[in-house]
Amino acid sequence: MPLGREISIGQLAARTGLAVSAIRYYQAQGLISSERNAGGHRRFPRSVIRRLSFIRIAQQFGYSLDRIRAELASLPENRTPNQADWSLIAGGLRGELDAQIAGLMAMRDRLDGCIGCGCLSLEKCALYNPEDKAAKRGSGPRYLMGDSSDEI
Amino acid sequence: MPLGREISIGQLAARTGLAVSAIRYYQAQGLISSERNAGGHRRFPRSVIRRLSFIRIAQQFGYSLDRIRAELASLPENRTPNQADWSLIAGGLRGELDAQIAGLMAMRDRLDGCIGCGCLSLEKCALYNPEDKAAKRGSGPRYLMGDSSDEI
DNA sequence: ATAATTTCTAAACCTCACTTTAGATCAATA
DNA sequence: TATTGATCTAAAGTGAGGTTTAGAAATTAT
Repeated sequence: MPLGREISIGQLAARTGLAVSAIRYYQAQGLISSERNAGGHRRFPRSVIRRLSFIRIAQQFGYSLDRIRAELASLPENRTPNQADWSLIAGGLRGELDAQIAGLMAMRDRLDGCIGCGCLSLEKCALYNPEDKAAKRGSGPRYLMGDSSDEI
Repeated sequence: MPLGREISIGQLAARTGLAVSAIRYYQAQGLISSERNAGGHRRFPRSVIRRLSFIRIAQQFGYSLDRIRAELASLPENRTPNQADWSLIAGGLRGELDAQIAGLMAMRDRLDGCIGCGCLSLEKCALYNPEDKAAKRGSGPRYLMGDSSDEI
């Protein structure tokens, strides 16, 4: 009985909706692995479909590939996440999602407080100093200095 | 009475907490403008402080610079946003913030529904087909194909 | 057997929002 | 005046998450 139910990268792409280049990229990043056939072409076990599915879902929750790799690495090597694994990981997702929602709602409260104000003052406006960085993206420091001597 | 209350880029940086390089970048992107003195150095009117403040707040709400430029362009040329402007724009922000929150809450509902399931099936899992793309970032197509003939 | 398709690698390119670098010029201070 | 400090420009670099390109080799279809 041949174990040869492995699939090519093109088939994997068709099954997951990912681009072939993305799958190669994930492998280069260590998120998935594969065997090679005699000609050097990748042969993926079917379990990789589920791993890729997990990657896509985690990305929808805003996880970086680094973070996803870490989550996957917490599973026994080369195993696809089963239901127990998933429940555990999803519990963590759920907590972070709650935090994200809470952050956005706090931002909304601040915005409501400022909507009739319009001061946009560096010193007084509550919008400048949110503890939670809800929309943080991109690189580079975004610090805030408290230094000014006359009004705008 | 000299109009010479204009400030240098370094002073502007100190007043807003932005890096000098960021301010130059914003100008290159057409978000702000300036005069030049005899030696070719930038001289900013004070109103630019408020424009930059607006930029920082809008960024916290996840707006791209393109989008922010468009909002600022909707104001009379070279005018700094006043309170009426701000209320109008902030109303729009508020709507989008509501939508973001609603999206994340829907995601949480789906996650709750799936937390004990763990199927991660491309065909059946509700997590795969959210109408709202809450955590959409990065480039490239992420489409989903409905094509599979045997189970994972 | 031949043609068409897929896959391979490595490296370059892409967007976004900047920062860093290099070398030159301008302005403020001792 | 001499020197330090701020500013100038253009171009290249950063990081995330990939895509595109180019040329070669393998596989599949006719």
